[in-house]
Amino acid sequence: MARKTGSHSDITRPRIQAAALRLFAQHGYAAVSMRQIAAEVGVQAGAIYNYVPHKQALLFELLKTHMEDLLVANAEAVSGSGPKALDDFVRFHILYHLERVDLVFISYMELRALEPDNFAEIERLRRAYEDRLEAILDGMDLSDTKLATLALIAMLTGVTNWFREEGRLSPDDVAETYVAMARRLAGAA
Amino acid sequence: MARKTGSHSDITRPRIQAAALRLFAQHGYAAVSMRQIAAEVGVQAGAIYNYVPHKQALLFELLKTHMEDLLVANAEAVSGSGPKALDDFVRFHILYHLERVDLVFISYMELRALEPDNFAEIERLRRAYEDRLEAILDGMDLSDTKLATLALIAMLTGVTNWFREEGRLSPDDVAETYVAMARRLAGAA
DNA sequence: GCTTGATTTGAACGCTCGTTCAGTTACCCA
DNA sequence: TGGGTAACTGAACGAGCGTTCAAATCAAGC
Repeated sequence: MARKTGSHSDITRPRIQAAALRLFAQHGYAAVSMRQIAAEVGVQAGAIYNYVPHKQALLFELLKTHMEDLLVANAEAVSGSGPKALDDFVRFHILYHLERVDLVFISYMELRALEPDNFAEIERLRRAYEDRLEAILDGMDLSDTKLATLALIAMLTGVTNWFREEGRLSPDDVAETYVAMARRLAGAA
Repeated sequence: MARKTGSHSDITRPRIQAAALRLFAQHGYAAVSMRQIAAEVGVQAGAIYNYVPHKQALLFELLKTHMEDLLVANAEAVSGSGPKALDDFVRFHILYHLERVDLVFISYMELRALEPDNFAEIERLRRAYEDRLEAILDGMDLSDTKLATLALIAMLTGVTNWFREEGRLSPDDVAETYVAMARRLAGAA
């Protein structure tokens, strides 16, 4: 019988993931050692291998879960098409990403650290997300929907690079300013 | 007397920089070894230390030179303010960056691999570049010039992430589409 | 052709890496 | 209370890391 209550695995596993996420975001996948992650959890390096087959899986699991969660949350928050849907998408993207800056960071930074199969899987999910925005823009007056999609995604995601909690603007302030800019960019002002 | 013509240093130094640039962009600074760089140049690892004091300097020199060149080129290509200057800035940024995708990539990716002093220096240069765009936008009708600056820079730089030489659009095509989007975003359509 | 000094080699330094595994510990269940 | 097993330790593996340096090599100037 597996131990239930009090089992350390219920505690250690998420702590390993959290430590890996934090350290990967701060130093980069290649620059972080299994021993560093273990030290942050308060455990020896070998213990990590009770939960993850290898370092690469640690990164892949973080990215895969993130992209899947992102797609689900987006589907809940944004529906339909037209200007209203665009507003919703912009707000959703900025607020969701600002709550997960570390995940966003490694999702864009560490793709090259993924082995080909893992990379392809994450790319597939990223494309699916982009397609959701493209579908919204499709109904609007744009000369090149695909380019507008890519331009908007880059512009929105860029927020996570400079936003500071202590800054002059709240996440909601930023979101509303970006909603206005996105509308104009999409010719829906 | 130092050897002049035929001196290997004239050849080896730029080759080391080129190899470092390519490999850093492809695998990331931390994931690339001095031996890999040396192998690409066709030399032993020790030889690199005739030209660079340590690995960190290799990265820093690439980034510093890139940012300085960028500022000089931008000053030549873009002047004045108002909508015309914005058009010029957008065209310049996209076309200049598309010719240097590897440099752009590591300039945004490997900042965290820099030691604090080096990081501060690169940040200073990056700010100076942003300030040039902000000055242009300042004269225009925008509710938040700073945010528009950051949004535009992210949107423009994002092009280097998806642009493919074999794609349906030429760099000029992309630049013109982005000029139109930037105008609308800035309320200058 | 010899000398000189720039350039490169190749081996070595101490260290850290990802991963494995026999052995120990700690807790649940009967 | 004792047996069983999940969880973890701690040491070890071979490999590769950044960097150093004496020795070898090479080309230019006399």
